[in-house]
Amino acid sequence: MKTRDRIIHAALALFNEHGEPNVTTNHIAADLGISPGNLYYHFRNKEQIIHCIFDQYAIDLKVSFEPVDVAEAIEASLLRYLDAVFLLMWRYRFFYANLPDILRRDAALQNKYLAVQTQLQVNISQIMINFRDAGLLALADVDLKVLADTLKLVASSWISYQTTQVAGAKITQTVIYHGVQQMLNIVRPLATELGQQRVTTLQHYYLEQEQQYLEQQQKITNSEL
Amino acid sequence: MKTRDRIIHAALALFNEHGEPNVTTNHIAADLGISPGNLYYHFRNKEQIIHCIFDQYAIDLKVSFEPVDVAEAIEASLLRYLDAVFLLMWRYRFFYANLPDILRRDAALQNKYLAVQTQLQVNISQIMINFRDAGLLALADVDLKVLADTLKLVASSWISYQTTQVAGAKITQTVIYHGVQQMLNIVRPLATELGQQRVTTLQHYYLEQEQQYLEQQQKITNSEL
DNA sequence: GTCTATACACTGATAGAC
DNA sequence: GTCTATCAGTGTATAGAC
Repeated sequence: MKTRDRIIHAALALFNEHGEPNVTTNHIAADLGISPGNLYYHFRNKEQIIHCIFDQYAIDLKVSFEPVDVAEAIEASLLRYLDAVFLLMWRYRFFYANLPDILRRDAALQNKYLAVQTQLQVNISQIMINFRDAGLLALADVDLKVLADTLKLVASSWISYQTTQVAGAKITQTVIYHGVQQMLNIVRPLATELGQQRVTTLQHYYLEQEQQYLEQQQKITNSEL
Repeated sequence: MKTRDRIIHAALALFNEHGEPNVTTNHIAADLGISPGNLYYHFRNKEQIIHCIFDQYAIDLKVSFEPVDVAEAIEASLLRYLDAVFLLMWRYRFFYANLPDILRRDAALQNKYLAVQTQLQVNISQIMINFRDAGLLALADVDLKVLADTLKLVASSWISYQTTQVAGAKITQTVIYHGVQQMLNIVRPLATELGQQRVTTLQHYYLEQEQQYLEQQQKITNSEL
């Protein structure tokens, strides 16, 4: 792998592990066993590294939220949406953990972020509308918008919120699975009877996913003994 | 006012104005026209200042959320709760804007915060239960808990979330009023018909409050011309 | 209580040799 | 492309005079 890519890769891992504000360019260089000078040969500054990571995030997001195929089943689209939310939250968790800070420091990045978010808002609203048209939700337009906004807020804030609510607050996949469950919990009481069934099915699915993840972690722990 | 108190006061104002991470002890001292050394005579470090501000916050919170009088009308308790949420979010907005960061740096503060939050959680759940017992909400226990959690998350994350979603993102009372409206919007579709009426009444009330605030701002702007 | 001066640690960033 | 060396800037915190 090229040094430039290795830097991006290491930076993402370190940011996720220790939090972006705690990771300096010196740390990144040290982690890779290269000199700070070398890092600055490849990047003008730390912000530029974050920009590159964000660009990758934006691409991942775009791919995950490709316009919904009309033929695609409603549940499939919601599943795909939630899977994407989960994956992105996990892969770029440092970002979700420090969003306000990172964006405040960098107006250019904030603009990029807003553009991405606007598109996301459109997509999530469309999913809600499809959901209603399929008779799974029975909500007025206003309430549908409120729901979409709430879900977006929960998705955006979940990791950050969890770090404040739990003491040692290490971000694990379990934390994120609980976020997905919370989102489904919010939708459920607003759904029609049919919709509630579908939501419950999804919740069981994610409960299983979480279970599998935990068992896998257990195996790893055991094999280390 | 004693210098110590003046420091706390100035620090809170500067934190709210510029964001806690952007305000150094030097800034605080300069703002008061005292020397940095003098500031450090009164406080061991910046963290201690934040601790003092937090203690004040905790007291304000405790006062606002005194156990609900059984005789108190349901709407009155909700109104009191929302007014308190609004006032605290406004008075200590720097805290809501940077919670994860501030708590991560200071384990002692996080413990204080968790203790306060636990109590808050109990109170908000009780309000929900009262709300249901009065026939304003028709929700199962599980859904009631989800609702309480969601409202707490929205309240905690609102300011921080708004700073990411809007470009220049200055925190104004309007932003916070919108947060209160969003909370009520979340409750409304879950309420009984009677409950929806009450929620709508509250929403009108806060819309008026916001309007009054805006008119007042307008007056100030005009008088400056 | 308050000031001036300064030490200390650390980050981001650059210059110039190899 | 990569390294060593180093600088300027900044923020926290302390020492000692007044």
